[in-house]
Amino acid sequence: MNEKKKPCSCASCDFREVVFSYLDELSVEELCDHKEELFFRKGEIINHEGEKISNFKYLKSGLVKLYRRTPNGDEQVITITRPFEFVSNMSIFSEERYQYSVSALEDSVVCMVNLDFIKQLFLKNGGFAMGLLTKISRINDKIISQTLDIRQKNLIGRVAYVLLYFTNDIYKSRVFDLPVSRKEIADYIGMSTANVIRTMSEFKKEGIIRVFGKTIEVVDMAKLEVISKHG
Amino acid sequence: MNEKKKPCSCASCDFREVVFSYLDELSVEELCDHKEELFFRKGEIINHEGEKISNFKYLKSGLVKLYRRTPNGDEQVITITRPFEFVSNMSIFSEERYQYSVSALEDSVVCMVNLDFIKQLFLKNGGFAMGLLTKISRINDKIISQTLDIRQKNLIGRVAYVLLYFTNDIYKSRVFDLPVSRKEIADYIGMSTANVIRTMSEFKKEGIIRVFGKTIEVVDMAKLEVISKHG
DNA sequence: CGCGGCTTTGATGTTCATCAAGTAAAGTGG
DNA sequence: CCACTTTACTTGATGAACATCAAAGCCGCG
Repeated sequence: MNEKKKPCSCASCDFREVVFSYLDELSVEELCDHKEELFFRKGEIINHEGEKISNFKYLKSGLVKLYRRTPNGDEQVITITRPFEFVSNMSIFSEERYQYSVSALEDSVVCMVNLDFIKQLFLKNGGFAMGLLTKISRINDKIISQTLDIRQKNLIGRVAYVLLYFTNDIYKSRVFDLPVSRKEIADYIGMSTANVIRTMSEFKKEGIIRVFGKTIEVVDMAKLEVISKHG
Repeated sequence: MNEKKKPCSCASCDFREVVFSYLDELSVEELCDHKEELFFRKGEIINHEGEKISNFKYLKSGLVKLYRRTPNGDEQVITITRPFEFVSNMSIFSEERYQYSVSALEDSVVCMVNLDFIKQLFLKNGGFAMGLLTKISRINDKIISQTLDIRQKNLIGRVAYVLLYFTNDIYKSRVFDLPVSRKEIADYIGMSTANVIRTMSEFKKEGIIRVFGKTIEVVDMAKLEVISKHG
């Protein structure tokens, strides 16, 4: 399962820049005592819908998906995201329990800080509070606008959008290993698995992408962008 | 256009309970000096996509819709909401400009407080900051989960959902005047106008609702709930 | 009282989901 | 390490759900 790591070096953590920049050395020391770093293997669940929220969690390395399950049992993928976007972002301040599940799409390291401690900090340190609010707002904005973007597209536009998302935002490379199954893409863009596969096959036939197992190469970026925009 | 009101009685404003409960009398006095109360007639735009954000706005009375325009020019309605949910909520802390437009669906009163003043308060007063963050998180959560709920339904399920939303959340009454056009409902649930109308006609024929012009009466609540859940 | 926008309904066509059947790939246990 | 099982992927055929188009009625407003 999950292994606990020992050394405590929050002072030099990359994440400090992101939301903890307002903390002085003392607070950072304290932070160290309240944090725990966990490793999650690809596929493992980081937190589960309905579970009680007791930690402020953020992704240090890896890749995760945020999702929920509908009453009928199928999955809705809300977003797929890289480090320094929070993991337990959505509801930590507004809800007692997680509204959504988070699982690791790649091996991931998650840092967890006791939520009460974060709340204390928040109350004491206005700069920290402002930084955190800004970050949370930005993440929420991104999720909402992404959802709206997807909604306005048709099948092939959505598939193109996802491929571009991986290329530009997640991997910053035209060649990458797909971290998700075709079904997960389908659950992300709200289309059927069969049609996602069909569309990708089309793209392959037309020479827009190349596929070697899990590895994808985007050949014709421009065309993919046109399809994403205009279907 | 908009008329400015004079008296300054933030101390007794309903909204004080919602996010300003942590403020002492002095801060509330100060708040008064930085606020402005504006009246918007049904149909008027409260803020526009792309406009610079300089105020923290919240709805005191009325009803508004949050929406954006796609590159092709059609509208996407993000949510329809009642007082005490912020108006300019989404991006005030994360963006310089509005990502979305807000317009009045009914005559509305909006209170506007200089954003810099709010930010000062936020930095100084931890309790206020926490309250605000909690509120913003909750609003964002609601938008996201609402969007996911809608996405998993089919045409008739979505229409049923909207009718129930007006009945239970907006008007708390089985009889109400529809504040939106059929087209706006369509833009809200992501279906075509013609099919929204067709579906409502079906509901009428089946005796689930009654329609007198803009006035809607939900007759068979139970059936509407079943349709909303199972299509 | 006539014009333009919203609504309504039917007819038609497109898009997409579903079903089915087969293949490849990836675990799993002996 | 191989046989076995399961899960993911693939493709075609079919039908359902939904968009679009068009024509007509209604309503509010100048």
